[in-house]
Amino acid sequence: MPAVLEVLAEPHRRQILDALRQGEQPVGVLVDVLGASQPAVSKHLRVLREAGLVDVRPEGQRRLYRLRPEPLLELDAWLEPYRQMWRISLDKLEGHLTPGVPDA
Amino acid sequence: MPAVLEVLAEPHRRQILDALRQGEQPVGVLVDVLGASQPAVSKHLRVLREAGLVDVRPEGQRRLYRLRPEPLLELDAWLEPYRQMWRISLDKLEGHLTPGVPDA
DNA sequence: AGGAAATATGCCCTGAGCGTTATATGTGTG
DNA sequence: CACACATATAACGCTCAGGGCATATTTCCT
Repeated sequence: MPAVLEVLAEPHRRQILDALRQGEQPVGVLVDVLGASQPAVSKHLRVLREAGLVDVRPEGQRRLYRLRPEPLLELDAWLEPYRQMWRISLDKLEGHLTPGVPDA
Repeated sequence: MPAVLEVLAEPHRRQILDALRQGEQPVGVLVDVLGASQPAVSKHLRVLREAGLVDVRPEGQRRLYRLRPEPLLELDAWLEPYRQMWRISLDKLEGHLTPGVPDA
């Protein structure tokens, strides 16, 4: 389900998201930040956009990219069952003080 | 930094983690669950293990794999700055409706 | 209109990841 | 000890993602 994970697997793309936390950025700035070629960055932005992780807005001859929350919220949701597990595990540890509870 | 994301990009690996939420499982069971070949599963388990996402314990001729929380906690931590962003955004939205009410 | 700046796209090439088959390793059982 | 079961590893092939270069496209400026 989370195609987000496949998109986030790429370090450069994470760098882009990271940079966009500062707010909207034109492609040029991202190129500088990443130290990658402009076409490379544009391609990553395409992927990010198609995954819904970023949004574009034309401003003159530049295109301003900004973050979009939804996919990351989805990822957050994907993590939830695991969080519950750890929580239970931690509870068990604390419960160690109270005896007589073997684990399954 | 989160090599976790690269590991989680693989659907089969996510399936494995998913299956391990039920508790320790031997390789054979995972093979059945995934419907993949045994060597394929073993290789994925290797990757998961080297990423610290699972742990092994020999039990007779089987090897029982179980989840390990740390890498997912790391991922959770990676999400944190983004969560803050959305929280701020949401606060702004709410602030429009009911002004002057900060939440705990 | 012509030219420069900003960005996107197409094409090719390389490398890495995943799968499959065959085989090695290890571990119980008779 | 010989053999079956469970898992790991090796070797190979294939596909695809990511990078580079050249080029198309849009927009701004004069």
